[in-house]
Amino acid sequence: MDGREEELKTTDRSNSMANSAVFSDEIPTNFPSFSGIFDMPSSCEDQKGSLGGFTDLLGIPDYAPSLFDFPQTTSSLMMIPPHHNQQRSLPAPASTSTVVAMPERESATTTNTTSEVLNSSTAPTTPNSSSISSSSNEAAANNNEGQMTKVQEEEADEQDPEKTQKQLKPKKKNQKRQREPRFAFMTKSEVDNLDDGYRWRKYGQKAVKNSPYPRSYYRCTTAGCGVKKRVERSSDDPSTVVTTYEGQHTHPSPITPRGTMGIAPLPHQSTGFISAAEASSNPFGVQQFLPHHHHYQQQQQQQYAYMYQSSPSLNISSSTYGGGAGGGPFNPSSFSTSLLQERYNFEGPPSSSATNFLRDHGLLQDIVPQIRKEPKEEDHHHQHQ
DNA sequence: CGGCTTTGACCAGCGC
DNA sequence: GCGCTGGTCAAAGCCG
Repeated sequence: MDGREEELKTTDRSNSMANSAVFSDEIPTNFPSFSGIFDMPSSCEDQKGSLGGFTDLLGIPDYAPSLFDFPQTTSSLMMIPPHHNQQRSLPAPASTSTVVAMPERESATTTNTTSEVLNSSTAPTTPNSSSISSSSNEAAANNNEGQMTKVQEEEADEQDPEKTQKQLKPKKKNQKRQREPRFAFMTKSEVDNLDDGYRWRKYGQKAVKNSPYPRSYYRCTTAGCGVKKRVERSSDDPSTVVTTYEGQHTHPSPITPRGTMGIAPLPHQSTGFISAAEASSNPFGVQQFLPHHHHYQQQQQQQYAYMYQSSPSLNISSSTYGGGAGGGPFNPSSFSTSLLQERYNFEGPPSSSATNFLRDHGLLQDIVPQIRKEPKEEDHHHQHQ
């Protein structure tokens, strides 16, 4: 799929702000910028790649990795519409960070996973929630119960011993391989493999078409946990690393100390909308990220784009960063979470904020009509500047 | 020695 | 049907 890369670019460009803006210059170097891309479950089947393949992301695991503790970070989360629409991408206000979620269709190999996710109200959700981002996750889980579908693990299953070759594995042939929900986001970082609190084993690396940077494939080393993640550097913006998680962790983060979450459950969880922080901390909670699921479901075809403007004043304490995963006072998980939380200032109903924001910037309207509709509160208070 | 990375090969899905 | 590409496997090598 060639298109992917292109789309990605397109997207970014569409708005002058897009990529670059989002991540860049405006943000202090030390401040890593972070953006997320969510694959919306769903019906994006038609759509094909968007972000270089990342767009397939979506997913919501129970134990979300606590996102990266980047040495620098900032972030923005935005949900972006898949495919073409991306062109209209959201304007990123200059100093804003954005998180983008895009529903995307699964990659070639995949098949309908996405749709399942979407539709499914049946989805089994997460088995448990735990420590790490517990609060968020749980909440998320609750919200979604029913919505998220846990895609079964593709692997497992029978193998064909027959394959002559050594390797061929059992990827099931008949049924298209189903993928777990994926969740991806971009991080401005010099480090490709960000520490998210989990242990990963690299099992492959492939050259990315139209990009000088390779894509690395990692799998969670915890026994029984089939979570995978792909990491690649954006060709457009080499300083940006795109990380895609697939699947749900069935265990808490090994390096995350007890409830790392310094943050309390977000209020809006009940709304079904998750904050950027949540999203980030719980990538697999993507669904929750969607505003009003019902809307989402109804308009699967629609694209969503949400942008949050971070408060200017926010500074992620770089100090926080210093630490490193594991040990010190600094807990990556909490860090990232809190960071995001702050950054986005999700105080009010996020959904509304997002909406407003969008409105103000007028982009999403086309893209996400439903969002605009929200009659709800006008929390304009959310920061636009 | 165990765990992880590297790397070439192979499979599956998709577009032409 | 062919070629391309993404994704995965697993042997070999590296490292602590």
